Amino acid sequence: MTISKVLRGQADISDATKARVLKRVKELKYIPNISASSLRTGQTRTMGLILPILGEPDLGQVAAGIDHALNEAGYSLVICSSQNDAEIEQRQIEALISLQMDALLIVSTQETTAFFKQEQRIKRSPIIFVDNKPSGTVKHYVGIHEEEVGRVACAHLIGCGCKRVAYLRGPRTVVGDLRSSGYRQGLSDHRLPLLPELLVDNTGSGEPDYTRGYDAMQKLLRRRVPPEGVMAYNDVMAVGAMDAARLHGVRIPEEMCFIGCGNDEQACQMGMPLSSIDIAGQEVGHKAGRLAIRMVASGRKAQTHKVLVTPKLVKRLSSQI
Amino acid sequence: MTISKVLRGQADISDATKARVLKRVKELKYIPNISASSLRTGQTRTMGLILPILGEPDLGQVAAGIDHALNEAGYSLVICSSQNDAEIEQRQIEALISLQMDALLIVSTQETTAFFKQEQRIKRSPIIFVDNKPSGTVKHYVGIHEEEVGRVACAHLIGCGCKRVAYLRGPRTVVGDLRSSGYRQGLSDHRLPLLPELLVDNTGSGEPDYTRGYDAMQKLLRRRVPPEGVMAYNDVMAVGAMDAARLHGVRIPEEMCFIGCGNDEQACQMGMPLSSIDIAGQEVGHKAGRLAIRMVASGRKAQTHKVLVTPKLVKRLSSQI
DNA sequence: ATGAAAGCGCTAACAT
DNA sequence: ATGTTAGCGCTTTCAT
Repeated sequence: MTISKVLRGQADISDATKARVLKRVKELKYIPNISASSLRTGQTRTMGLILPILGEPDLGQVAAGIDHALNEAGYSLVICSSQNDAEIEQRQIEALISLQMDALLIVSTQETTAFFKQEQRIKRSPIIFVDNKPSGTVKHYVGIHEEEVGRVACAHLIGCGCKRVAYLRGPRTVVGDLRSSGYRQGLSDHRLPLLPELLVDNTGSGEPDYTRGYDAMQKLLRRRVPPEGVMAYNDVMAVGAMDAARLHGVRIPEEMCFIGCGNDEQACQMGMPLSSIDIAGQEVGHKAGRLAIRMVASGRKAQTHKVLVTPKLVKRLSSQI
Repeated sequence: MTISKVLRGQADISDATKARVLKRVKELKYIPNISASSLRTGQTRTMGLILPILGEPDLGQVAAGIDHALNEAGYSLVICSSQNDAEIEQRQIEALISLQMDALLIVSTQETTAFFKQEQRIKRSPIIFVDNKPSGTVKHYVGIHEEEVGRVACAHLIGCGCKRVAYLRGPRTVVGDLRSSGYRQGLSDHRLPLLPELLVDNTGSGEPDYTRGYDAMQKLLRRRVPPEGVMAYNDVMAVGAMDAARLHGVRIPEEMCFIGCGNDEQACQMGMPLSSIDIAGQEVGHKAGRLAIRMVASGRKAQTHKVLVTPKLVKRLSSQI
């Protein structure tokens, strides 16, 4: 059909017919059938993203970043959820391949990559891991520099004059370990000793939430010499810690500085404005999207790509010097 | 092909060949091409959901509910975002139709339905509005009974013995107005007068956040007779209000009861466990998903469907009698 | 500048 | 119980 050519903007059509076609297309509210098109071209100009959970603000940022990057290049994004379940993740991968997505982006819930080794070959669709790298070798990965997260937070508190910096650790995951190791680096960068009593590990307590931060802080306050700076795995824990400190009569930030992580809009504005490390979800997503596009454009000839985004310090009242 | 029949579970295949085919399918990691299939059958067994924003916990619940309902019936769900923009919403609708989704579910950002009037006819794909009904006539809608939200919260506080119940109003949207009107109903149900001074309207202040709740509460505390119960548009506002009250020396719940709305896990566990109205996002989503399935199964012969889900009261310490 | 023919992967209907 | 034929809506190639 001539119509197909017009719609794809081929040159060899007279302006007259072009206008005539477009007019009729509008009238009929014609919407092309991508399925049919993909059957011929092998392209849908749509990519799929799998998230471990929906409604998580951080992941929402990542998704938004990917979306922007794709839209800029004329691609669309569709999202689905693995519900934090490896088996469902697997099913979703197949569903998206089945829908002929040009590329897959995954915030994986898997711990190892064994599973994917075989998967990658399934189709020429590139798979890009985002935000959460399963331990093991992975072809394409874009995420945050998690160690840097801990290092920057620690350096900031030290810069605020804190000699004794405490860390309220998060869960025993890859991310948790990296941030914790960044904390240690931050200390040694400034030739400060790592005091075991200041590294509060709340294992077993489950989620890194308000209560966990609160309890951890109480533990710290019982020491003979309290810390001068406190950093937490995430913002909610930091808020819990601040509340515990304030109830204990500690003045913030004069006597004690705090910094969280995640730059959660809500948590950072609860009474005491909380300094935080911005995880730059948007940027991670955008870079991942760009990579995916390059991948399909180059016919996958690119080898291996790893991108680490640098986190950003956001200063607020809780650590004002 | 015989293979096609095996994969679709047709009966007229011997167990021997069936097994042989399935084995080879596994080996080759064959994944069927839904695009091609849909071209023939007109079905993808996939539905599309458009959300105004990604990473919003409430909407995540709704999406999860839809997902469950669809999976139960062997359908898949893909999600995309309208970024709260009517034009993008329009583009996403077309993108999803283009992908041959069997039905569309939309948490719309539109205020009126004029826009959709034409749209509905575009294809036989049913469109179901979820959670947020644009004012005007809409064919299929599933959402929460927003007036009931306000009524139940109000009734609960009155049940706690509060004679003077204050309401910290939300934004001037359809939802905000309905909840507020529910508050009024709750009062009149119990033959209590509506005291204008207890209905705190914080127009202009922007988002219904912590600060807004805090400020609104301070306003209330300056009155000669303070309220005995306080309900807020959402949980964060309630938390802000509780903090303001506590800083003012008010004991919760002995002297003043509080209830929020949304049953936000995080906000409800910040120090003082906050009673809340659960918006039942999961259930709304599930019902919407069920409706969508019925829609496509019945070949759209169903006329008009409106479902209102009843919100649920969650009692916590902030309103313990 | 326009259109006719063929085929992408699949399945409904019909042989065998 | 298995295989054959035709066609879904589109695009690529090749006439005209």
